Amino acid sequence: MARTSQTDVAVLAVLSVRPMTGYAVREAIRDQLGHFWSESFGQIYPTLARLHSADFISKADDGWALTEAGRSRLIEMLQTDDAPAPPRNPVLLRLFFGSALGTEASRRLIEETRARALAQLERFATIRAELDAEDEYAEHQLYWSITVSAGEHSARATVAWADESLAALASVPSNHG
Amino acid sequence: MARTSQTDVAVLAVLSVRPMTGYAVREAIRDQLGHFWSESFGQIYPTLARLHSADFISKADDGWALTEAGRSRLIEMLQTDDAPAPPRNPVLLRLFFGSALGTEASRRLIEETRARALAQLERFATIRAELDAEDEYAEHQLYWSITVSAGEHSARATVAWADESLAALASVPSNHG
DNA sequence: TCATTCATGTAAGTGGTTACATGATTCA
DNA sequence: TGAATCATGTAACCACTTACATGAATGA
Repeated sequence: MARTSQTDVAVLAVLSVRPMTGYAVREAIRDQLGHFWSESFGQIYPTLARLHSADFISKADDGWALTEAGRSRLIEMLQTDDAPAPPRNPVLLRLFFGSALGTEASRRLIEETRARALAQLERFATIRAELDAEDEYAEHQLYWSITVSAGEHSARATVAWADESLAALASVPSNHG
Repeated sequence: MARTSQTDVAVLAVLSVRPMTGYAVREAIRDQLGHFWSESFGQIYPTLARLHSADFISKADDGWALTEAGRSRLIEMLQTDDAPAPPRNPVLLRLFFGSALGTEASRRLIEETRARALAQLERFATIRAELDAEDEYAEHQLYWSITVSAGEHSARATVAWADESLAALASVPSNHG
């Protein structure tokens, strides 16, 4: 019931794969969850301390390990889908006011967005290659692949949108340019 | 240079279309920018007060109006694209740990996401219809259409991803179900 | 006259970021 | 021996949300 911090979910979840230090938790979040999640540095240690005092994790030789209570708690939190975050897309905010921003700047903004999406697609290709080579975490592979696929679909949609929008913008006279 | 609050951008931007009260600013953000932006209620009035004391807006008969300084400030802020927000997608966070969450719950999560995307597509169809009927804000129409298009591409990508992922999930045995 | 909408605000709290600070270990 | 990486933490701050509070105007 209680609105739980998403940080708790992320930290418990990475510890559910294997025990590790706070430093390694940070790296796992950045390297494995990086394309759909982030935690700021200064948040991980306080969270670990809190989870420890609540007996959801305990100290082991190789860092922090989930306790039984921690595993139950994690599953409970995974099943609780909190309300979707209110949208905040600064690129669209700017484009909505494109007539104030100017044609040229708008066009540039779309092209930057397109370039970012293409860069993401390259990253996803790398991740996919690593994923296919992996076999230590077989039970996870399908789900990991599903999250990568979400990123790919999203990035491809962004590229298609950008191309369409640039074509539409090309047909109007430039201002503020 | 100074990292400017995105709330300032949003508020100044809606006031750039026409002067209005704080209450109307709130409604404009909810109704016109709602599919890519949100501001919480308790933030609009303090922001207006601050913008006023900085002489970016002034009181007019019909509410708050941009000053000349305010219009310059807006354009300056529109041109400053701040770093993209770190991603935080709670659905993907949960799916990444799908083997802990369970097959059935994962499937449900994807179906809910798919349903939300379909609902969004319907909303976009309505918005498009209104947009085509509109002719008071001709200069804005192209840009408004571009933001709706972004939403449409994104929602369609979500549906396609969901269908693919549900098909992939259908072929694995159920657990925790 | 009573409910609803319009309108403006405040206070407390949360979640999160950034910057700072410290020290051990590894390895070139 | 000196740089980079591993490792753990704190303090100050910021943006934003939620809940609360008030009152005027509108319209059934």
